[in-house]
Amino acid sequence: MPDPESAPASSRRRADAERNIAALLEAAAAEFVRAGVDVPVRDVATRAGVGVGTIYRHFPTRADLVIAVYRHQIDSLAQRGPELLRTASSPSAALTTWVDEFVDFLVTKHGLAGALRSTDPSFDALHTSFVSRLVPVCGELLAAGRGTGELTDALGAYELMRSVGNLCIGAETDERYDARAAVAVLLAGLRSGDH
Amino acid sequence: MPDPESAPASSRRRADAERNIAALLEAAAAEFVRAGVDVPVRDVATRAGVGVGTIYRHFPTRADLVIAVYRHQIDSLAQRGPELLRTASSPSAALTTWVDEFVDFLVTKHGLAGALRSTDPSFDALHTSFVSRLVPVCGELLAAGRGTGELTDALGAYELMRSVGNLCIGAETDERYDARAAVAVLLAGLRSGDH
DNA sequence: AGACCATACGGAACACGGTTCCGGTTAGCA
DNA sequence: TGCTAACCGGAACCGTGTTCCGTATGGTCT
Repeated sequence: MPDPESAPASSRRRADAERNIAALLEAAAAEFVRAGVDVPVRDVATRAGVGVGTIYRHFPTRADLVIAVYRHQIDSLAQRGPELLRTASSPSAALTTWVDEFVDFLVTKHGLAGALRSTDPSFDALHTSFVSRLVPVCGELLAAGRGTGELTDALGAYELMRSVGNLCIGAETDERYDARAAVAVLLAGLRSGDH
Repeated sequence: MPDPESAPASSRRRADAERNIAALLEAAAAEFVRAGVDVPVRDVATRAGVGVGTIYRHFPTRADLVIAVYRHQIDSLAQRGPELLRTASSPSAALTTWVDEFVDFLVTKHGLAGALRSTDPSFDALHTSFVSRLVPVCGELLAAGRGTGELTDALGAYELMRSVGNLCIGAETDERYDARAAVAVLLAGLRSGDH
């Protein structure tokens, strides 16, 4: 994996490659909004004004492209965790706010939640990227909540993240379904000692 | 839609068509467990010993085939609802048992839950079929539970079914994730007045 | 400046699965 | 037995992911 977005490594990369990577990230972001993360590779290539081969060189799998496009948002979400733990009125409130922000992120990206759950092996990278970045943060919030007795240990951090991600699938295309409400109930279940 | 499974209409159908439909249902059921509901159409046709054209004539969309294969199980699940309401110790207990049985059904069918959430328009039929059959039953259980004050109205019947279905996506391929546990927490959230 | 080459580019070509279409076949009936 | 509507099979077509390779070029060294 070429890790095409980190600037430091750019010293070893040709200027035209640098330009193309930037153009691809911009084009991909736009196409993701327009047609979802499942948009045909050719469409992204066309918008960026490059050939399909160029995409595959820099982003061997579609997941690499998705990760690169959203890495900044994932990073800032990861940073929000500890921050909320300090500022919120309780660990449980911090978790609620943090999860809400994650839900907002997912439901505004067409098909992102679904892609996270794709059985297509090429999406494993996407999955593990999100997981490795966010699960530890979620774990801290959960642990804090358990420490104060607010939260049960019915779900681990990984399971909670997966549950929330799953609940967001298809939320943007079904007006009868409110992912936020479902997630709220899930968190209520985590708060009640009842099982 | 030809409704190819109901015996009554068979009087208007040729015997060879009847045989092929039976062979297709059997082949599809076998292929679904072998390779999931996303198995290539050609594979089902090959196992049934028919051409692909024959599949498309009787089952215009993949969803029609999936519905036909699982209709019996959906029907018996729908019947279980009122039954449980009579025999269980409380409406809330009835809902829990019923939902658990639904979860069992979904997680043992490779990819079925995912197919239910596919954005592919050809799966709309699958979705509406499940919904029209099971949502009313779920609604009865929910209403009964609200009547006794056990359950909140944070989620409607449709939303609950969707949430449960979503939580089951990918459960069979990820040993770190327990869909049953997640669903249990969701139901706990429905029981607690807390939101 | 000129030349060299590793790097990068573009898009044709291939793979694969869904879907359509139509010439041939056959069940059911008179 | 012969007729016809219903049905069959699979070739062909299309869209999309993925690979491959001949060509172009940025960077560097002389």
